[in-house]
Amino acid sequence: MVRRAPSQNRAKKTVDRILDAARSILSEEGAGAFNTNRIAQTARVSVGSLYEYFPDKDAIIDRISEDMAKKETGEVLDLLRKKSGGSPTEVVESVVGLLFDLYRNHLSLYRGVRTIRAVRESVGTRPAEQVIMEEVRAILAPHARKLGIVDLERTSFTLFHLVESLSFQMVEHGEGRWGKKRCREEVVQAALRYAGLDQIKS
Amino acid sequence: MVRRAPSQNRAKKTVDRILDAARSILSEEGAGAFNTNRIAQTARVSVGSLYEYFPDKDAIIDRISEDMAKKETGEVLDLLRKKSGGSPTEVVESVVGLLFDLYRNHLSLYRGVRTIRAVRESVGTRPAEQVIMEEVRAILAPHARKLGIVDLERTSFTLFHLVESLSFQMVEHGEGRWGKKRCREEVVQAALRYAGLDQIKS
DNA sequence: CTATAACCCGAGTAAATACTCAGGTTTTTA
DNA sequence: TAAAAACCTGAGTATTTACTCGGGTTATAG
Repeated sequence: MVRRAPSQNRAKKTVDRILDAARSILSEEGAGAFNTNRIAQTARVSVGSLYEYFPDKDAIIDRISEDMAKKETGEVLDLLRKKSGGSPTEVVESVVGLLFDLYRNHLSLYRGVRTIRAVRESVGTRPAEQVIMEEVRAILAPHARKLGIVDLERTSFTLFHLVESLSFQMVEHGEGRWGKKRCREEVVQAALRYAGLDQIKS
Repeated sequence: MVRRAPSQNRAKKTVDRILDAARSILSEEGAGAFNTNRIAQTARVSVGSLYEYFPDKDAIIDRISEDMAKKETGEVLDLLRKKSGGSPTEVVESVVGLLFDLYRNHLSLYRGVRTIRAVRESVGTRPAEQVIMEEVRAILAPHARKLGIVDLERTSFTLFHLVESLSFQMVEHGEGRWGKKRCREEVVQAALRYAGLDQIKS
């Protein structure tokens, strides 16, 4: 079977329709309903066309997942760099805010992608987190001594996962009970205190 | 179809063999290989027998998941109650140690169960965490004032998820790089500092 | 001892689903 | 404008898999 890369405009639209349909099914009907026939149907495209541009089902998920990672990484990095002059509180607050919005707006899509990748056990560290962790590390570096950090890499790792996991949990189960603001504050506090940043000016 | 509850000893052994096989497949071959024919084959039991005791595939996962939750909750609660006289550091250290061991010894089983439940989207708060959070709350209650805790429930929620998520992440991706001890310390520090327990004697 | 209940068997069925292929339509190229 | 390339179609195939059923074997009750 020959796979094509879309060259004409019409074909690009077809690919977009397929991706849109895939995302929509994943969010609205869950990982269990994510199958190629259903995707093609929703995209109002034949299965044949789908396989014209994607070698297999996995390629669709990989593409979606990659797009999401690129977006998340990009936004977080931009924010980290833009705010890097501000106080630790400001930095952490803005990143947490960004993650909350991202997770809230695409909660079921994140869940779906995670689930399907889990079934395929394509785990391993996502490239996204690697880059972010390095930026966190760079930000912490100048303050390492006064914060009593002995292993910068380990601290960045922990800080990153603390913020990410907790943000997700909060959006999933916390916001309904305590509201967005309170939940964000909680994550911010956890992060600042963990790193010892709560007792520091800049 | 009539479902039986095993009454004879022979039947109880059959049920055990089925559950063992299911756990083994889930850990060693992943959620993708978890199907009833394969389970029966591994358990050296016919599919018919499997369906004699479990109404459907989901019932098997539910049973396994329930058993795990019961074990985890039981052990954590026992520990919390036993150590509740000790210093905050001791309490947190022992709970984190317990979770690390549990996750490390059954890592792929936890992943598998989580994945299959995710495919079925049978999410919702697990009953296990509810009970633990209440115990955490009871422990924190007497110190709430001096710790500056305004909402006990919210703090317990955050503390619980911080410890659980971070422990899992550490076992999955941290221990290989920094060793068990260092990773445990990191989680303990995060927990103690978040709750303000690090500046308190008892 | 024998009837009944409990247990076990595994070929077979129906449904779901990833992916192909032969052939048609539209766009581009020369 | 005609050939070639790109695009699209959807019925059909092969495979996987949850679950059944008719009929056998072992244990227990009376």
